[in-house]
This record gives sequence, structure tokens and C-alpha cells, in this order.
Amino acid sequence: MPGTIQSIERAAAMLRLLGSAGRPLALTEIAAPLDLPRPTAHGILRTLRAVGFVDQDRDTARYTLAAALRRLGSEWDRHDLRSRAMNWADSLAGSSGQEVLLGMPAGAVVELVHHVFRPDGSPQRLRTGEQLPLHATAVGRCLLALAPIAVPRPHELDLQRYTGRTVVAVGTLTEHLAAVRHRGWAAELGEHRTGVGGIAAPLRTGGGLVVGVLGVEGPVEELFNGGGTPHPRLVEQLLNAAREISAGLGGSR
Amino acid sequence: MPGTIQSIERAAAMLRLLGSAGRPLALTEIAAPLDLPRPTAHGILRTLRAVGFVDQDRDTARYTLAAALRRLGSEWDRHDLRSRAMNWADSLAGSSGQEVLLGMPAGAVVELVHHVFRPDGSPQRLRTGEQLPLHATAVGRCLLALAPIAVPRPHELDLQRYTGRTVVAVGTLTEHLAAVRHRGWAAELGEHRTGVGGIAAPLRTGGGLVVGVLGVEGPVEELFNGGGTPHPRLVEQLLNAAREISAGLGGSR
DNA sequence: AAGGACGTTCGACATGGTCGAACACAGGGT
DNA sequence: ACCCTGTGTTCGACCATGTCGAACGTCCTT
Repeated sequence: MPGTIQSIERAAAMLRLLGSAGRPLALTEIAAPLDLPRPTAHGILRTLRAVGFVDQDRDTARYTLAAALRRLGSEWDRHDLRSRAMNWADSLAGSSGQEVLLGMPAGAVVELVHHVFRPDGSPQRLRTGEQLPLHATAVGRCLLALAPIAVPRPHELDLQRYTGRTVVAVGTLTEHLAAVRHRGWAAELGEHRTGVGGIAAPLRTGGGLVVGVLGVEGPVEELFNGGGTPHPRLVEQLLNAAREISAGLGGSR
Repeated sequence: MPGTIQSIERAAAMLRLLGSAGRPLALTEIAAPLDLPRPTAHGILRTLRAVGFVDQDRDTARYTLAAALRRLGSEWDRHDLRSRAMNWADSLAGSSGQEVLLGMPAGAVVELVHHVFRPDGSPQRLRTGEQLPLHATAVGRCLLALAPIAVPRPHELDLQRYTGRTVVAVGTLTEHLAAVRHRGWAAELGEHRTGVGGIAAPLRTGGGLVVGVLGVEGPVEELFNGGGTPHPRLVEQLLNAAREISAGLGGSR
């Protein structure tokens, strides 16, 4: 049974030490707890600095963990959510007959991290990476209402008009968001693209934190009945998928 | 000028690759882009797995970034906030003449990551690490109102009574939280400890995310006037310090 | 059954990592 | 001003450790 690579183990121990320290550490404060000679510790730190995992303060010569390590984690968050949700998203497109969107908050927009084509073979464009307005889409509304910390507040948004139906009054939008909070899901009828509507439900991790949103999008007349209410079966399918995905993230609805 | 440690550089490159991949990767999918022979790549992965930075799926043998890397980042978040806020917290204790608390959400409580003594030389105990109830303290109220995603909802809390003034009705608490949202800061008069009150303001990162809370605590009669309203100058000092800390976190009020 | 792809182990070997000695610099004390 | 101490960094001898070709075992496809 082959062993492990000592220098890599030492580097990892160093990163853990820096991660759990309450402040930037000096070389001797790193070498001593790890029982390493100073030049050995210095060589490892120099390498970690070169690869961008550790920063060194120019004046004090003290070392801290670098932001690159944090970025490593959040990039993985995005892909982690995608990999955990895509099977359910695919399945939802099949059962609903509509296209399905998986989104995450990204500043003043919602960014699609996964997109499933409407399964009718019609010509479609892959929308992964697309950024949608928060106020005029169901996925965006869902985040505005249920992840208010992760996105700007309604009055901070540039409420641009996309169609004749787009809500651009803060007061009206705020009322809609209150309804979303009450129901637990969001809806939108032709506000972003004429004739196209959507519904959306939040994805939560443990502790209830909303980290993403699952949405169904399609022609208004297929998603909604005459009174502007989505078909109950469709809402049920959406909420069920969102619930399953959330459970897989350590959360629930 | 000495060089860097090759094996550590290779390990870092591997972590970056796994971090930016959209899915778990097989050994060959890791070795090829890095131009490493498979046994070399395997040795590095085996080590990264041993130190807890990489996970390997038992069935598929594919590799992914491990949660330990994410934890490294969030531990640093705690200490990062502390190091960025402590100067302002110290200064606020000096200008207000009261003890100052710096807290972060921690499940169903707010945990103090920094505590500044009341600067009058009276006997005091260091409270760093102490966990305070969300519903009965100003720092907790602030998180309940302004970081609702990071903490449980009011009706999910165990509304324990600490003094005769503690609010233990969900409805009343919810009204208080609405007032906090309206004002942008929280207050508490003798609800956690008899005769002791506090006020608190949120600390935000870029995007408005509330990640912590700054609070002032002291005798009720020193912080509040007869009508139960905090002295305006004290609120101003608190909000100014919170604003400065938030700016340093890439955020604003 | 044969072949190919891939994860993992083995072990020879050479090179890359280690680390004692030395240097440079800063700060404090006399 | 000089000396001492502490600490970050460099140098280079040396050998231990990391590398990697060959081989093995497993799984999948034809």
C-alpha cells in the first residue's frame, strides 16, 4: 500500500493552521506548531504564496489564507448545486412538457446554471449562463421574495420594462413578493417575454438558506388557466422537485 | 532565489481543476489536462484524499473537492470579520463608554466573535465565544430581522423567558422585527439580563448580505432615555461604526 | 474470449525537498 | 553607537522522498 506525499501533507496542515488562526501568522508561529525547521516551513509558504493560496503582508511579513481558496469553494457551490439538481430538473421538463430553469443569485440578476429544453423537439437555444432580471421573471421574483439578503431590495433595482405587462412600480412589485412569500412559489405572466410565463420555487440548504431557484417556463396559455392561475398539477410537480433537490442539499422547503 | 516545491504546485493545480469542473472527474480527466503520468496524478490525489481536501466516489472512483476546503474558507470568514471589525469595535467602546459586541449567526443563536470591555475599569468577564439568544438580545434581533435566511424564523425559535420583560409571543416579536427592518437597527431593554439593554446594527458584505452584527450593551438607564428610546448620539456612533466596517467588507449599509 | 480503458500498486532511481549554517534586517537595551 | 536577540530568507550538500514506466486487476464493449 503506497504512502502519501509528505510535502503535500505538510502544505495541507499549514493551510488548516492558517484557516483556524485568529489572525495573520508569522513564520515562527507556523513552523513551531508543525514542528518544522524554519527553512522548510518557509519553502512551503513560498510555494503556497506562488500558487495563490496564501498571502503575505508586505510590511509585517505575516501570512494569511488567500481569497483564491475562498473562490475555489464558491465555484464548486455553483457546480455542486447544478450536479445535485440537474436530474430532477430534467425529470421535471419531461413531466411538465415545458423548459426548466435552474438559477442562482448573481448580484442584481439571476444567473442560469442549468437549462433543460422543452421536450417537444422544437428549435431551442441553450440558455445556461444567461442572466435574467429579478423583477420580471418568476425565478427572479422567487429570489427577491425568499432570498432578500442575497439580492438587492426592490427599490434598489432598475425596474426596466420588457413587455406591456412588466411590473415597474415598486409598490406593485412588493405586493407580488408578499404573495410569493405567502404561497412559497412565484409566478410571472408575459412580463419578460411576450406570451411566455413561468413559475418558480426556492431551493434551500440546511438552516433554510435559499441558495437557488427552480423554474418552469413556457407559453402562458399552457402554464396558466384563464384566470392567471397556474395549473395546480404543474405547481405540484415543481414544488415536489424543489423539495427533493432541497432535501439533497441538506435542507427542506 | 530559491524555487517552489513542485509537488505542492501540482496539488494546487489539481485542486483548481476540480474546483472549476462541472462534475466529479476521473483520474485520466485530471492527469491529461495537467500533463502528468497517471501514477503521479494518482499519488497526489491519494494524498489530497488523505488530508481531507478531496473526496472519491466509491462506485465510480471519481474525484471531487471535499467539504473540508469549504470549511477552511468559512472558519476564515469568522476570523476575517473579527480582524476587520475589531478596531472599530474598540473605538466604539471608547466613544460610547459601553461594552461592545461583535456577533455572527450560528444556528439558532448569535455567537460573539469579539467583545470589548466597558472602558470604566469595572470588573468584567471576556465574553468572546458566548452564545446569545436571538429573540431576547439586540444583536440577535438584528439578525432575525435583517438576516432571516441565516437564522431560524421567529416561530421556529424556542422563545425562552429570561426576565420579566422578555418578549415570548411570536406576534409581538414579529412586530419588533418589522420595526428593526424599518429603522435599520435593533434595540432591547432588559429582556435578556435585568437592567441591561442594548442596541445593534447589521454588518454587510458586497451585495448587501448581512454577515454579522455590531452591538452596544450597558445599563438601560445609560443607553436609553425615559421613553425607552436610545440616545440619538449613541445610535449615530453605532451606525457609523457599522457602516465603516461594512465598507471594509465590500458592502454598505 | 479478447481487447481496451482505467484505477492502482510496485520498485528502481535520480532529482527535488530538506534543513543546518549563514546572512540580512529590525527592534530593543545598555 | 554598539551589541544582542529574534525573525525572515537564502545557500547548497546530501539523501530521502517523489516520480513514473511497467505491471496488475477490474470493468466494459465487441
